[in-house]
Amino acid sequence: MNKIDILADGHQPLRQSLRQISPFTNDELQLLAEGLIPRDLDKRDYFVRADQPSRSVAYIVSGSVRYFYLKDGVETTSYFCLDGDWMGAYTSFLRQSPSLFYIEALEPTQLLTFDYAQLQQWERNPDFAYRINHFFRRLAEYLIGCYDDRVASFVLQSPEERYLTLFQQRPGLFQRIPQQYIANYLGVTPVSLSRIRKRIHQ
Amino acid sequence: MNKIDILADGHQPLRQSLRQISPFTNDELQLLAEGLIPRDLDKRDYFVRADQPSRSVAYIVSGSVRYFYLKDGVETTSYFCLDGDWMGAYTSFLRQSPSLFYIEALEPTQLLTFDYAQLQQWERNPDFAYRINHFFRRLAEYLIGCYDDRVASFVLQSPEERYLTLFQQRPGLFQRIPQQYIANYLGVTPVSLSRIRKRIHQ
DNA sequence: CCAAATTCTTATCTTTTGTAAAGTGTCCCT
DNA sequence: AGGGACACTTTACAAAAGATAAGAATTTGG
Repeated sequence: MNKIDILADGHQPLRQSLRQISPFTNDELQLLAEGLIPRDLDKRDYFVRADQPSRSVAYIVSGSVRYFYLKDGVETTSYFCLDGDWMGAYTSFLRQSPSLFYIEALEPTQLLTFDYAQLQQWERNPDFAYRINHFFRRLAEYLIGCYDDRVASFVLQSPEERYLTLFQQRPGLFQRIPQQYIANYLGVTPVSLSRIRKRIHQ
Repeated sequence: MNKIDILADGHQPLRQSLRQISPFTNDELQLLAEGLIPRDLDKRDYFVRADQPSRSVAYIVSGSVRYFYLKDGVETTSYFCLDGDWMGAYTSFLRQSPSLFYIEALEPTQLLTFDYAQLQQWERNPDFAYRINHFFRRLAEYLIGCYDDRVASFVLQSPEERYLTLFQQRPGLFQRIPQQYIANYLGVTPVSLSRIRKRIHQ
């Protein structure tokens, strides 16, 4: 297993991401890095499978993934993560309970991961437990802000408004992610999204 | 200001709620209780106002509230909390940033509240900081599970399916909360919810 | 107990969405 | 160059939902 030198230049975005969430010291970052395992996914590889507990959480160094549910033989995409994001089936991971969805690589993807046993080990380290608690508290609180926006968009906006908002906030998505998946994400069918786009970009 | 004896019988549901989230000792519970302030809301009183930072978080001893957005002069309800729930404009409270929505009592409501200064005081207490961090971590993680379900219902289900799910999981809501608010919560108009109900309960 | 206010239902009309199927375009591979 | 997989668009039709308004039903407050 390769050791990660998290303080090296190549990991500046990761360091920044971590410190944006909680004020890690250099020593703490190094401790964290010793538990990170690099992992590569080919396009279409699964990172998490439905009905199985999620074993690890990952930072996306490069690439992208989609979250999707499988119901009555139909895949329905609910979320995306891109490089620089932390991804995981959070609830499944924390409870070590079966995941309700899959996470699949949309392209070749490089990850830095840590698993549940590693998390427990960090939590048992008295010099590190406080920081880890704080980190996961902040991470969860950040995610709540994201979910707040997402739920509000469903309650408050029409599909057309949701599309416009997404298009303004993350125009790059449309160059990178198949439109059928974006349609699912917005809560409409691909056909409907195509009509919305025609209506707007006329 | 009345002191709360959190270990008294009347607060058993609160104790249970707290301990379900994090393993508080009796001493920790007492410390927490000393920061709790009782507050009563009349029907239609606001607990949080949009555009203002949320000053406190509350445990609902009795009563109920709705969360709603005000957009173009129209109120749109996005959530409810009932007795036994913890309520608050979480993101606004934690960042002390303007809330995006209102929280309004649907009936006369009794609360136990604590404010942001109190939270900071708890965090500065070295004997209590760890527990508080853990409590808020678990609370945030619990909320993420709730949001997960809610987002999945929008992406995965039709309005009719959302109604059926809610009706099965919380049939009591319909005896307690105006139907127009439930319609907003489900992401449809009140008229549409009325039609869905007619279609189903024929 | 009645009048006012609120809430729910119903009806009509318009717009949007879902479904299914066919058509277009692109990219990749041998 | 040609086949095949995939993604996106288009079309046509049926079902559902939104807007609006008007009328029951219920609650609320004096």
